[in-house]
Formats: sequence, C-alpha cells, structure tokens
Amino acid sequence: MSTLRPPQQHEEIAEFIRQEIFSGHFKAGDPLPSEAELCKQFDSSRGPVRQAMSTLRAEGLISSGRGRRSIVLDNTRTESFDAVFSVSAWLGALGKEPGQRTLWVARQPASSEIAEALEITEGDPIFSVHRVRSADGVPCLVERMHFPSEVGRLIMDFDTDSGSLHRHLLRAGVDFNNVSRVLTAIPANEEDAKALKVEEGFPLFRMTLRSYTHAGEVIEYADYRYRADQIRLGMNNVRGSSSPLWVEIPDQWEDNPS
Amino acid sequence: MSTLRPPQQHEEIAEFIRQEIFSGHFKAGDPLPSEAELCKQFDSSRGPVRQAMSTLRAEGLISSGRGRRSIVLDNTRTESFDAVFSVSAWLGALGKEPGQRTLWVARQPASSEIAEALEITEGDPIFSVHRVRSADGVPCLVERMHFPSEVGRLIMDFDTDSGSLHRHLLRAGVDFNNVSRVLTAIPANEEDAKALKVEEGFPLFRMTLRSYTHAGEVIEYADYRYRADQIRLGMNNVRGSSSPLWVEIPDQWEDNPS
DNA sequence: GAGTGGTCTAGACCACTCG
DNA sequence: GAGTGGTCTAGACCACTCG
Repeated sequence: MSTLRPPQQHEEIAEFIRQEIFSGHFKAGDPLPSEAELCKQFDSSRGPVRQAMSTLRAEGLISSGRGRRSIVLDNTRTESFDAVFSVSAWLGALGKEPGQRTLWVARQPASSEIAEALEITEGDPIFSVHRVRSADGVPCLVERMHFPSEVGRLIMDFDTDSGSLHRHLLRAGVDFNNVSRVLTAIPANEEDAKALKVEEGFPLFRMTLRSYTHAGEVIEYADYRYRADQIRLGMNNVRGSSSPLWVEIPDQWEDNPS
Repeated sequence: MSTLRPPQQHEEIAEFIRQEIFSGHFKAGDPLPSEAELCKQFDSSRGPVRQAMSTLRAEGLISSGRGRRSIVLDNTRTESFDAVFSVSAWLGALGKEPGQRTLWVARQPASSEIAEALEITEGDPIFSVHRVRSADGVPCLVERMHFPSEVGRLIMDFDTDSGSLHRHLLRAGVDFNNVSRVLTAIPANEEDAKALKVEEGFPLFRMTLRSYTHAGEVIEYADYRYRADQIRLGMNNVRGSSSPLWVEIPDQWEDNPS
C-alpha cells in the first residue's frame, strides 16, 4: 500500500541523488549540484530539496556545510529499518539467499528474564521461536524470538520454516515502530554450538533486540547469536549529527579476573 | 568559539525538549506539546520547530507520525559526535574519570595495513601512539592511533600522558568531519594481554576507526580493543529513518572450522 | 469535525567559502 | 564579490487520528 502512494517530491530528489551515488555518476569526494540547481531541475522550492539533503546526511551518504557545496562521502552502505530487525531482509540486501530451520516453537510461560524484557509478568503466556538462519545454505546465526500472546497468536498460522516471520507480522498489521538493540559477547552454549557447528564456549556476538509500537508497548524480544569470527558491524557518523547509538561499561566492571 | 555563537532557535527548542525528557518532566510514552503550541511558546514559525523535532527523531528520543502527537521514546542514551571518536569525551559522558598511560609513541614508516587504511603509500612516514585508557583507574581499553605526517606533526608538542589527543588536534584546527567504524572480535595479543591484565587469547572487541576531513582525506586510523565481557554497544532505530549502520559477513565466510 | 503532523511555496537575510 | 548552504517567516493544502 505505501508502495502505491505517489512519491513525495523530497523522496524523488533523494532517490535521484542516491541512484547517482550508487551508480557511480557521483563519486566519493564529488560536489553535489547546488540546492538552486536541484530546485530548477525538479521544479521545486528549497524545502523539498533541503529535506532530501537532510535524509542523505542522516544516511551517512553526504556531508554539508555552510558556504560550500555538499560532497559525497566514501561509505555508501546503510541499513534500512527492515534490515534492522529482519534477518531475511538483511541477507537479501547482502545478495545472499536466506534460509531457516526451526529448532522449536512453543507457547510457554515467560521466564523472569523474558518477562522483564517484554514488560509483562513472569509466567504470562508467550510464544517463542528458535531457528537457525543460514546464508546461501551456510548456518550463520541462531535466532530466538519471544512474543507476548497478542502478537504470538498471529504466528500460529505461520510455517516458521517458510521465511520472514516479520513480514508475516507486518502484513497482519503489527505496528513495528522502533527497535532498540544491544550487542555483547557470549560463549556458545550447547544449543548454539550444535546449530552453528562450533564447540561449546566458542565466542559469539550476542545481539538482543526489543521492538516497540508507536505507543511504546514491547511486542518482541529477540536474541541473535553470530560467530564472532564471521561478522563485522559498521557505523558511519558525520559531525553535527548525533546518532542513536551508545557504548557502556556494565556495573560489574570492577570484577577483574585472571 | 562555536560555544559563544548565540544558539539558533531550532537548537533552543530541541534543547528545551531534551531537558524536559532527561529531567523526567516528559516521560516515555508521553505526548509532546503540539507543533502549534511550541510555535507559540517560542514565538517562532513552524520551520524551527519542525527542525528541532527532526533532530530529536534522529537522536532516537521521539517518534512522530501524521495525525497524532509525537511521543517520547523509552531509550534516552545517545552518543554525541565527540564521544564517537574521543575516549575522554565518551568516558566523561558516562561519569567516569578518564585516564591514560602511554605505551609508546613513534614516527615510523607505514606498514601495508596502515598505509591502506590511511590511503597513503607503504613506507610513508606516520605518527603512531599506543596508549592504555582507564575508567576511574581501571584499565579499560588499548588504543592504537596512526596519523599521516601532516597531522602527526601536531602531536610532537603534546604530552600523550596528559589527556585528550583529539581535543588537542581539534584546537590545532584539524578538520574532523566524519568517522567510519568497524566492530569485530579478536583474541588478545601479548601487548593487549599485558595492558588489560588478561591472558593471551582472551576475547576482545576490536573497533577500527577512520576519520575523514570534509574533503574526504583520511586523517586518522585507530584500533581500539575492549574486553568483550566488559562492554555493551547499543543502537536505537525508528521506522522511516535509516541509520548509517551496516552488518556484513566477510568473504572468508565459507571457511568452517571445528 | 477538530486537531495533528507531513509537505510544499515563495520569499528573505545571513555566515561562510572561494577565487 | 559571487555563490553557497543555514536559518527563518507566513502562509497553504492535505492525509491521517481520534473522540
């Protein structure tokens, strides 16, 4: 439906510049056309042009400054919101064929950890799905998703071996508005080890994710584990734009083994 | 100097709302004042108000949508650009006392790895600084920074045991415009192990960082290593805003040990 | 139907960059 | 001094939400 909506002017302008960058017509370091030129080219006032530039700055594609042309930055990979919380979308964007094998699906009472993450009461019913995800057939990460019952109910008629669970939930009208993720490291447990074909204790990246509705209700808590030797996480930041990102030292910092 | 510039209207409005959120007057889930109300309150037209809202959306503090009030999101920690590339600024923001002990400083020819990262020729002179950084006196990360000679020259008259090197370089007029970071995992080598007081092979987070000028020249290549059990990295993303972030699977993916 | 934020116009002034 | 992007005004129309 949103794909049928005629694109807004500022979206058209941003998409034009994006395509020029990705296709290589605008190269890293090149100055962009001036705002005045873009206004003429798109028969637009400055508002939509500036909104497009703002979008591209937020994506880390360009850098702007008073008195000089905006220029194209070097790093062109950025993550769409979908890739942020859908493994299928993420692998698809990387040009890999996503696969999945269900380890188990359950309707169960929430453990204290999951209850806290979902902001419900311990013992409340939740739906859990554990899957191994693969890229071009190679096991790539273990995915453990937990949903409160009003969302989990929508999974009952979904074949978890068949692809993107998030796409299914979006189609069912679930209002995924924003996500919060935390990355740590953890040794592989028995289930991880079997699924990823490594030994127990092998170092893994652990990314936990909470999805919220616009109203702030938690509708998903998920735990993704990747082999730490097989993944890279990247970030681009431009001066003047603060990014929704943070790094912290947990409180048990003082514990100093070895 | 930039701190002496009178604040722009949109900055005042954004700062007002930010303070209301951080002080707890506006709580998670609360609706913000309408744009019309903020226009009256700040005797402003809609432009600056909308620009302030856009800033706060990019910071992950609020969520907006057509037809309804913007609301305050739950996760309020965000990273300023300074914290992105200055360990001193980052620890300061966490309320910890930053410390540093210089391991060594050298003017040396660039290795092939560093030359590639700095986009110079192998063997060109570079300045390197290796330091152990601590938080409240506890060793916290190993920092290895490499600068091309035109920047590195500015370090000669800086006491590397005395604090923020980036602040020194900023004052000297170095144009840090944007940074690109990559996070991976790596086992501790001998120098890491001694500095962080762990055994060789202990799992570390490795964050490499490249800083660029507005013109796209690389002015710094740095390698930070943290104990993987002592750090958490977080990200907040709102639907509709794509963030300058990516995750990838390196090419040697097929190698499947164990 | 009243209120809201998203989009857009057409103008203005300014700080800054660059030749 | 010409050109540029940053900021701001004062208006307009619209899609959407909500009671």
